[in-house]
Amino acid sequence: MEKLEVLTKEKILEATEETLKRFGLTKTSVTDVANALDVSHGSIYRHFKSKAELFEGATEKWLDEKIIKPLTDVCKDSSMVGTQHLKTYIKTLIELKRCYAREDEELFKMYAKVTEESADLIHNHVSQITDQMSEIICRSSINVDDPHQLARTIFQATTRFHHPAHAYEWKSPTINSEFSNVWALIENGLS
Amino acid sequence: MEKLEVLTKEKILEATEETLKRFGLTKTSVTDVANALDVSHGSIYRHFKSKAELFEGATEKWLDEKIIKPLTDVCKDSSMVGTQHLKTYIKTLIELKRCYAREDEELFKMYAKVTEESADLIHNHVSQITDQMSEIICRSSINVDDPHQLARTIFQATTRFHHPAHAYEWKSPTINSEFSNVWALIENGLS
DNA sequence: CAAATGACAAATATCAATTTTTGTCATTTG
DNA sequence: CAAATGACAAAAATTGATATTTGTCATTTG
Repeated sequence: MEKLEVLTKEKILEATEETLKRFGLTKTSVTDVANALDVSHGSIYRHFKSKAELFEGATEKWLDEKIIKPLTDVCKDSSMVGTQHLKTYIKTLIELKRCYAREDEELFKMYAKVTEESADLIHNHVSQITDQMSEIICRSSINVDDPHQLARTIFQATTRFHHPAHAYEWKSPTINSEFSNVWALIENGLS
Repeated sequence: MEKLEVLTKEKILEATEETLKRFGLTKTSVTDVANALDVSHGSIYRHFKSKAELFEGATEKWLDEKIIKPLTDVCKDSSMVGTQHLKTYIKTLIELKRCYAREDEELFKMYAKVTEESADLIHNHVSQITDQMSEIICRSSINVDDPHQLARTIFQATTRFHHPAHAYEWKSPTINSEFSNVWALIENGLS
C-alpha cells in the first residue's frame, strides 16, 4: 500500500484535473480541489502560493503529458529525416492541439487562459518545442546559420494552426489543406 | 448648407465612431449614439436592424478607411515590383494594424470583437486583402499556378503579425526582426 | 407617405447586500 | 517539528431587486 496520507504537489495537480473536468474551468475553486482530496484548502497553499500558480502547475503538467511527451517520441523517431521529419513534427503538434481542443475542452480552456496570463510558462513551453525542432533541423541536411532561429521562425509561420486563440478556425474543413499550402511554401524556402 | 435634417447610415456610423471614442466600447449604447445625433434610438433601427449590425457597419467603415484605403495605394504603386512589392504590402498591413492597436484603442477593440463574432465581415475583409496580394503576384515574375491561393497562404503564414488576437505580442521589441525572418523564409519559398 | 417618434415588453446591465472564495497565519496534531 | 488545520480578513463572486438598453411597432409629424 502507498502512503495515502502524504499530500504532494502531484496529488493536488491530479485532483485539480479531475475537478476541472467535473465542474469546468469557471466553476472550479481551490476549495473544490481541497474537498476532492479531503483536506482543508489551507493545505493547498502549502504547495502552491496562489490559485494562479496552481492552475499554471496543472497546465504545465497537462502540456507535458499531452503535447511534449508525444512530440518527444516524434523527435526521437529515427525512421524519418530532414524536412519530412520536421513536417511530421509540426503536423503532430497541430493535430494534438486540435484533438485536445475538441476532446479535453475544460483543460484546453485552462491552457488557453494560462496562455493569456502567464507569458513565462508559455515561453518555456514554446522553447521546449523549438529546441526539439532545432534538433531535427541540425540532424537534417538543411543548410542554415542558426537552426534555433529557423525553428522559431517556422513555429511562428504556423501560429494559426497551433495557437489556442485560433482554435475556432480549426473546425474549418479546409484547415488541413491550408496547412499543406503553408508547409509547402516553408519547405520550398528551406532548400 | 447641407441638408442637416436627413438621417443617413453614414451619419449614424460617424456618430458611432465618435461615441465609441468618447465612452469606450463597453460603455457605448445605441441610445448614446442616438443622443449624439439628437434623434430617438428607434430611428437608428430604421437603418440598422440590431446593435451588432451597427457595430459591424462601423467596423466595415473603419477597416475600409484605415486599412484597405492605404493598402490600395501600396497595391497601385507601380514604383515597386515582384516580391519587394508584396513585402511592402504585407509590411504596411502589419504596421497599420499595429499603429491602430496603439493609437485608436476603442475602435480597434470593436474590430477585435467583431472579428470574433462576425465571420462574414472578416471573411470579406480578408478577401479584399488577398485579392490585392493576388494582383501584385500576377504582375510579378513569380511563377505560380494559383496566385490567389498563394496570397491566402502568405496571409496565413503571417497571421501572428496582423491578427488582432496577437496584438499583445506586437509590443515585443523583437517583433520586427521576427517578421523579417518569416518573410525571408517565405520569399525564399517563392523562387 | 416616408421618416421619425416614443411607448412598450423583453433582454441586459447595474448596484448593493450577502455569500463564497482566496490567501494568511496562529494554533493544533501526529 | 513538519504538516495540516481552521479561524480570520480581504477580495471576488453571486444574488435579487432595480434600472437601463435593446428591439418592435402603432402612432405622429412634416
